[in-house]
Amino acid sequence: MDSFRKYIDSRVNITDEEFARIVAAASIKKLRRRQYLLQEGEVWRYQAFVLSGCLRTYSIDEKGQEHVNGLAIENWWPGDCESLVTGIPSKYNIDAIEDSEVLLIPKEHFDRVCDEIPALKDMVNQMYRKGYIAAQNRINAFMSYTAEEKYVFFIRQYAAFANRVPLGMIASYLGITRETLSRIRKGRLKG
Amino acid sequence: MDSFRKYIDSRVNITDEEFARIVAAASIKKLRRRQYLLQEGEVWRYQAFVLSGCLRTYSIDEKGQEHVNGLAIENWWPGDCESLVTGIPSKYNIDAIEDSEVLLIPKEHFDRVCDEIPALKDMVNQMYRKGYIAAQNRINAFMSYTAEEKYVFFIRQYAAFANRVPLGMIASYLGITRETLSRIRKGRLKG
DNA sequence: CGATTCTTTGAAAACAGTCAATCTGTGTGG
DNA sequence: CCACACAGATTGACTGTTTTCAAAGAATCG
Repeated sequence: MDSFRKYIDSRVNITDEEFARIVAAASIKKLRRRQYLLQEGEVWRYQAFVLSGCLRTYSIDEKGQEHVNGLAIENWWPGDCESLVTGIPSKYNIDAIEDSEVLLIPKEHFDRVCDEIPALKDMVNQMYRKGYIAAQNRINAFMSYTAEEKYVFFIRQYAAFANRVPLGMIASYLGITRETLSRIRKGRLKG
Repeated sequence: MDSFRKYIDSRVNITDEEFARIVAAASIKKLRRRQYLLQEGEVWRYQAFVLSGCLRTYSIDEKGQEHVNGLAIENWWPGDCESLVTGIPSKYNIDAIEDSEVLLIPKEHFDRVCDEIPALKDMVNQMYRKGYIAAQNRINAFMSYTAEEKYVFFIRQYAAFANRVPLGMIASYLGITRETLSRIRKGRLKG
């Protein structure tokens, strides 16, 4: 919970009273490794904040293949924005890569306090804007980079993930196979 | 200008007075085909709305290759969110595919009226959220789909662009070469 | 028209994927 | 404490989709 307060304080100014109101309806969910936070077909109804641990968001395509859409460690907000906003069932799964603790704030409550605390709303909107920009940059990577360049780019940007997330999941996140990433790491891709 | 009013009205309720305030500092920029709205290295300082025409956002990578990052027709908001928010020089170029008319509202003015008119702010934030979701879906397409599937997906979602945007630019938007897209259209990719 | 822009076609090459087998490390239960 | 099971990583050989290169063919604009 402390880390959540710190996270907010580093972005906007709120009072103790306001913080109490924000987390009034929150719960802390402890997840074992491999345990689901969200499964495909469910509607996602929370604002979620990672207190500790590491999670992954993935989807399964028509060919049965898994694709890692996102990764989240401490101070990240996992979830399915599309399902949250529109109320449609999620096409994603979220599960824990490590034992994790996630703060869950129900959507209705969160929306209410956002209306009451403008600073919080601003923070959230800033968050989405950043997410949008990050997504654009990821699209750029898909368009411009070779497998190796994508990996280098990833390591530079998300060094914190490199040692916590299995190679296969990083590969999937980058849109390449684990074999290819393994070869990249060993420098045996060309020649 | 009418289409801008209609666009807003279809999303939120504002008064005539408020609308007047929103567009008080706005200007209409007419662009000839191939003319730039933004060039790499410039800082993007507007909220822009397409009144008529068709624009494309593209970037040039280290290898000198062009990549179409976005397309915009009537009722779309072209621009570089990252440059707008952070103030860093843009890595994108935006130019007109057809003669176009774009409504330009300077950032400072727009931010001010957003603070004055909560409904407008909500609309903008909703916009970014949708952009974020769309970006995620585009990433999914890059991860899961073959060249042909990406094209089918594009046509289904953005039929309005298909006849206005040259094949080469659609191909680039999809992350494939124009030759490949040409072959897909002719059904000569496999066999 | 003539020129530029855009699209199509063919052949060869390459990057990355697939398949299949092996290897490594770690945690669990007997 | 060992052995087995399981998740994850590596390796090699082969395949295939897509790219690249090069050239020619439509189409559009002034």
